[in-house]
Amino acid sequence: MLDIHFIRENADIVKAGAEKKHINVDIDQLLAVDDKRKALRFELDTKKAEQNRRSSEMRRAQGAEREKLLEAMRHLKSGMAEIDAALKTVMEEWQKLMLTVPNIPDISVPDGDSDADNLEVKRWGEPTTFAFAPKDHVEIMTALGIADFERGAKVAGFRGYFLKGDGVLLANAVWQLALKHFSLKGLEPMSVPSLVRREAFLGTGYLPQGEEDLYKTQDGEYLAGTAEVASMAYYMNEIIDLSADSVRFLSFSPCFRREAGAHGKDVRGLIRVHEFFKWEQVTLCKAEHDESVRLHEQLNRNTEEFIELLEIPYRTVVNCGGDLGLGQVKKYDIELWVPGEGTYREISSASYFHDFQTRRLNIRYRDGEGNLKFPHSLNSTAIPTPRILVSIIENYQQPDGTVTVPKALVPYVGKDRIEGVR
RNA sequence: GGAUGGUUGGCUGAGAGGUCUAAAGCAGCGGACUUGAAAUCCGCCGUACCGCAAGGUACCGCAGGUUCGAAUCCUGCACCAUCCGCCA
Repeated sequence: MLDIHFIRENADIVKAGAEKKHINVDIDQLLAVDDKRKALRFELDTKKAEQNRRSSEMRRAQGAEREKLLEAMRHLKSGMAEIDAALKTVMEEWQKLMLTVPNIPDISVPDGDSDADNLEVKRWGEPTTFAFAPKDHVEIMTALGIADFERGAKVAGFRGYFLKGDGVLLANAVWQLALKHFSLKGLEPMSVPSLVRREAFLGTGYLPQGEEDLYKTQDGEYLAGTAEVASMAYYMNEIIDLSADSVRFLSFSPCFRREAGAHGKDVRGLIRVHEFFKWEQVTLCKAEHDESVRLHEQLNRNTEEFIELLEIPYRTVVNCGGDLGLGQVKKYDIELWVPGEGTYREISSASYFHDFQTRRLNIRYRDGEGNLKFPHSLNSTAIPTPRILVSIIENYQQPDGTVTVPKALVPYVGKDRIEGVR
């Protein structure tokens, strides 16, 4: 959510930002509604002031004087009820509109419609070459008996999967290496709920838009698609202390995604599944743009370093305007080389939001002068499983169908080669 | 699923229809005293909105209601705590 004062004073910037994100929003209508809100508010405040004044006179009034005052108060009250009702209607519309106003993308964000227009800013390593025809991860893992997609579909439905044997070892090894790597970067590990109340989704900007992407329970909670939701809501409605340092969480949770509208996409394998696990970096810092930018680079770099530990070729892109969410100011995606498809596939997203989320969540801190402010928030994928297995398996496959374990994972897997149960 | 109690400012906590402009304490800020600190004493100290200002309005979990007037009474809901039942 943006500050209404900011929107009023910078309507052109807000409009241009929405346009860059290809998001439809009627700022002029919002401003018209806000004018009405202010007028009604003032009218009501004036009447209430009168009511308060007369009410205190009432205490001392006696007899006929009292009757006269009572009569006047009744008149006043009937007028107030109408204004009150009008204000309520206007406020509902106002709130609805305010929730749809997107945050303004940074000037360094390129123009574009979709992920096809994202701009490559870095490339690490060369696409893996093979002296044989490489297979995709579905084929390799199935042959090795470390994943079962057929029974996954039988039991869990479309996009269901089982990991087995060394597939589980590998996933577990990634978690452990991630815990170590990101903890050393100064993040505090946290295990967070996935079953989360609606407020937290509104606060992080996943609702009210995006309802169809979420699973919902019969009790009204939603299943979170990322640990960001619970981690950000951790300090909801609180005043936090940022005087010494920023808040940095390394959050682990199961993640659930309906993938509504993605039915034709990535129908095979572990790229796009309904449930998976993820380590996520979540940060709250002082409301300073430079600090947001510095931490954004840092969070993204943490993940790049992790991928470098696994020695998998990757590239980093800066997302174009059309590929940014409602609250994001700027976003980097890290994409890993996937030999089976001969392309780079997204593994990570690092975004910053300024105070867009903390306003919605009502998280504040006191600055050096003791004033309350909304902090800035950022988040970035640390590493998701099992999607990371796709790139490990395909890049490390051997001609005989086995898979070499990346050096950094060997201590956690307990062996340097996965031979399966053939 | 059932029962009871609770939700007040950064924290603890009073408050039972008009003086609540929310007591008091703690924490915080400023000052006095002190070589400095501690202790002590004095003063200040919630948030948001409207307004150039003076000032005004709202907020005591949330939403309604009663009343001329609600932190206070009534209704519904949410959340927290404890107990019972059920399950693990």
